[in-house]
Amino acid sequence: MATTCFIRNFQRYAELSASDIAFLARFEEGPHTYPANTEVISQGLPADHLYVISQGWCAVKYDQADGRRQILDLCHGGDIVGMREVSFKRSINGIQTLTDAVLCPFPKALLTEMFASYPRLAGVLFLASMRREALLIERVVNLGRRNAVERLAHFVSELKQRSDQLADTEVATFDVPISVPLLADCLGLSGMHVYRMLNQLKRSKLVRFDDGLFTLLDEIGLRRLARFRDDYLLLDNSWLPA
Amino acid sequence: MATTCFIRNFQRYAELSASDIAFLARFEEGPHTYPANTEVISQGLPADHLYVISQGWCAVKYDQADGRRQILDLCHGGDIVGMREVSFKRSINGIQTLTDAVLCPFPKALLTEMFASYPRLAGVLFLASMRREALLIERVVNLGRRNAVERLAHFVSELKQRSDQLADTEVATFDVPISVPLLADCLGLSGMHVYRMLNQLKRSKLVRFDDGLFTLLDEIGLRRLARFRDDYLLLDNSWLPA
DNA sequence: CGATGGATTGACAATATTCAAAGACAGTGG
DNA sequence: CCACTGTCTTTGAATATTGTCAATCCATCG
Repeated sequence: MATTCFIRNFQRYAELSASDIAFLARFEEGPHTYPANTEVISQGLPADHLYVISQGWCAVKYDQADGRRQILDLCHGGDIVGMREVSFKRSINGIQTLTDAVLCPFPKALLTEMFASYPRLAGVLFLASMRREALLIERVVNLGRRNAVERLAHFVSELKQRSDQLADTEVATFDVPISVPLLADCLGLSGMHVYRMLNQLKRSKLVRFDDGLFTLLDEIGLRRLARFRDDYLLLDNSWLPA
Repeated sequence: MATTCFIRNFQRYAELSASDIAFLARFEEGPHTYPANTEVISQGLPADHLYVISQGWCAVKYDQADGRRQILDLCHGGDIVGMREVSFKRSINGIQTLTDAVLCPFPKALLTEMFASYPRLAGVLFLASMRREALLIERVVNLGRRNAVERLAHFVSELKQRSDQLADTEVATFDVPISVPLLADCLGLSGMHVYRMLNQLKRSKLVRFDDGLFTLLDEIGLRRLARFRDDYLLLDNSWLPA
């Protein structure tokens, strides 16, 4: 049995027993390929499956009736998407692929089994959702209490951090399959204004963004501008059951 | 053993067995009184206790180094606070009382026991955290994609909904122990602008706010302005273990 | 009793959005 | 293969929204 990036993702939270890992493997049976820009879960409709992302990127989004939209999260290899959605009778947000992607659907019943028989895994799932909450909080602060440049700088810093984590190395350049209008929907800004802010960051020699590729010119400066802290995500797993 | 509002809160998510309920009672041993405006958990410091709120109100907040601040949540009787905080080595946000309050501290170890021996309760805790996430998402959309009046109208609608839920009745008037500057920190706006918006809502005969008391003049109109939906919080508990 | 912090309002300044216009580019259907 | 369509990119100018500053009043708290 190969160690997938999904399993490695879980292992980042805590050490797992062989039987825990064997159970996790059941989440990735039945991979399925989706083309880019496919809606996987539709806002407002019931969702009865969750998905492990094996390859590719997805966006979690919230659409308002008047067309305004907010991107809530970008997800990629190893992430579970749909956790929030299946907890409600109707999905409170939609999910779509950003690139061609391989997703592994699995039923809610696996969660039942996990809570009943794998308490340590259930705890890890809980920790993971606390982490997700922490990122959402960062998003709330970003939108509520930072201006446009700071927001953009902070968002790019977050993306950089995730890219490092995924690659296990530090590279000054990284891809995110996103367009400027989409970036604007992440940041709660208009597309036009994001162009201006990108320009400003380029002129101040902090970051460049060209067609899905970010190039960091001055990471320290960027983080200072964004007031970015990377120390805050140290999870405490000491309380997990054995 | 009296049924506290904390236990009733849990029972809203799913039917519980007698032994589940007996276990929950252990969370409320050791009540402790705090005066208004006491910091219960400090941002950046380790927190090793969680708290059940027995009486009073608390605010969950995020302070930036430059003094800007964002209120993330308002909590009251029956809520657990500190769940996110104890999951990290250092608290990612602070918690303070807004009124005189009675809180019951309990150690993380109770969570360990819950996950190990009360899988159904663990599942309910998980559902509760999904609900909290859903509210955070609403907050993100509010900040990212709604203008000042809409934000305020939406926030007031949320508060009204919670007040109804707590009181189990519908009243056009309800208290929230909050000042305008604090309201501003909830909404990501300046205090001055909140005054303007409150005035606007009063002139359009939708809501009034005087010294901690909201009076709804036209709830339908307010919700329409806010694009408020109350149908989205129907949790699905069918997957919980027995 | 003075000091502090909230409430309130207006004028002015900064910030972000909308509108407009034009080129590039990818996908579609003929 | 090509014209057509829509979306993305880019920029400037006009407009709207929101924040800052300043001043006054008021209540509360030592």
